[in-house]
Amino acid sequence: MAEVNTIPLSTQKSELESNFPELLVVKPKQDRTGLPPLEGAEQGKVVTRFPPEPNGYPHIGHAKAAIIDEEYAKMYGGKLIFRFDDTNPENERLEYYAAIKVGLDWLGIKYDQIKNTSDDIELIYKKAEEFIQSGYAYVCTCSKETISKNRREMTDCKCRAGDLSQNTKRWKDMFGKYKQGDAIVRYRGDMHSENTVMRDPTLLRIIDEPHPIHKSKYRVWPNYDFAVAIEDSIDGITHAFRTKEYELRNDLYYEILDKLKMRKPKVLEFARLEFDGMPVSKRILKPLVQEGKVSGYDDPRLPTLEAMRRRGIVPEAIRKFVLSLSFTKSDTLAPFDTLESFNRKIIDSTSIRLFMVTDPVKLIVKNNNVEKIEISNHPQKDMGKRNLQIDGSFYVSGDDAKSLKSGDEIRLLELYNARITKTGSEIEAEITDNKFKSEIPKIQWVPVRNAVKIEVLIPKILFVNEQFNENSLEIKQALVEPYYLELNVGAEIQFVRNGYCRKDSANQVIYTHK
RNA sequence: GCUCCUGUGGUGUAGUCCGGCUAAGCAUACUGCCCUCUCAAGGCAGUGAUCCCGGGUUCAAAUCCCGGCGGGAGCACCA
Repeated sequence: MAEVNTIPLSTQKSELESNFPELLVVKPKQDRTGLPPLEGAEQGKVVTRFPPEPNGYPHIGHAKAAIIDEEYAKMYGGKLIFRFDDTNPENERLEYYAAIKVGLDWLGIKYDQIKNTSDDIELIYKKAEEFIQSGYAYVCTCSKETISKNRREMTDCKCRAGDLSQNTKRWKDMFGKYKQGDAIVRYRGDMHSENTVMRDPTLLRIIDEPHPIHKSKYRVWPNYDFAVAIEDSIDGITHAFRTKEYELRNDLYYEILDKLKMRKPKVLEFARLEFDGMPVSKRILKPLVQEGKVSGYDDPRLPTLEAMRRRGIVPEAIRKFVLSLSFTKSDTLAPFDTLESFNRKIIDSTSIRLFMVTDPVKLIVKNNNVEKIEISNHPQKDMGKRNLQIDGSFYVSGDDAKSLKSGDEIRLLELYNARITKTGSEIEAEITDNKFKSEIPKIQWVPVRNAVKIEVLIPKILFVNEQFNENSLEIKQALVEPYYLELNVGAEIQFVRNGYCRKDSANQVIYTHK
């Protein structure tokens, strides 16, 4: 070997080429774009699913899941099933079904089928009966506390030893005699398993709360593990993606399907997506909404889809962003920066340019000789022009005003150059010429006569070190050109030298990003 | 505590399964220049990683093995 290494590389190569050409074939290791290939995926046969519980408003986490589900289906020419996992009436509401669907449509996710797990309850009952009949499950009437204690201590309870007739009778009683909390169906797993999930987990339980769709038709409801496994299998799912915290439940998932002799999808996990200082959990968000610390679930500081839409984040940016995070299990606290960057590149070409002034200071041009000016709405794209009436009185931003000294020459953007003759609370200036000079400061302005007053909502980070940031929403007063009034709500605007904003209402914009 | 997962520049990732083609690619952030009647977008260049640490295997390790350490998750009649 050492001897081989003394031979020049080129010689080694030619030796190999003549003797063992197959060794030189380079393995396919080229850079990929998008998601990594799926194990065991066949072109045209992949079926994925997006299974949210309708228990809240959709957020960036839903977006990640849905986009991954859709992208993989697309990548393999397969299908995407949009399924509401609505098996806990206590948490679910009709408005959430709608909100999630609206969010998904906004994201541009195309699914081939939409369904509710709750529509398959009868079928799930059949599977449960099959389980009970074959002894893979039993009905347990122990208290919550006892069950929890037994699971921790790995000890069986007396219900576990119950025979078929007892279980059959108890199963019947779950639909009538028993009260909520009295009895549950448990999987006969392994009370000594190292995986706590396998220590006889719950499969079905009684919930009397009426279901948003089925009202009081059912009161025995499958829990997540049982419902998902069965649904995925019968829906023909080939690849089921879920977030990492479900990983321990894989054993259960596969075992349920194994015992039921049902087809097994491949389950894969990905990291949860959350932004730093922008929690998605209902536990944290709900009190904020209730206490009025945020204006609602569409408050622009929130990572909900509705909030991001209002703020001016576009779906394409979210998709690019999610894809840039790839499919990994490593914990990510995502960089909002990157999302903003993707967004900026997309909306730049569709954002109308307007002038906005904050902390206004008057600037009077003594020898104004312009009455009207026409300005392009976009530097490159043809987005029309707007007219501005000029009378020599302008507002400029306080920041700009502060830096001006007598004798300075400035350019009022798109208008003319002027020399400052007086500073202070009201600035005075005189026109010098109208040649474009790259070296003088260029500042934006608004005519005093018909300036429009608006509010700019500037969302900041919601939580700093787990603490609610009381200054997370800055509201700035600003003056803009009258043309603003002609724009539709929802319009993306780039206020020159200020940043991108989305028109939220007649007199309010939300600051999207720089 | 137990079990599982995870660890590549400031940040997010590619490469890790099948060790050499790249002493690490891309994006973002930052800096500078060009372009531009914007501090945007676009173009170019640059800063920045001994691939968590320590051993081992090998001619060769981010990639394989062993041992540490850090981070996260689960341990519900929620999903």
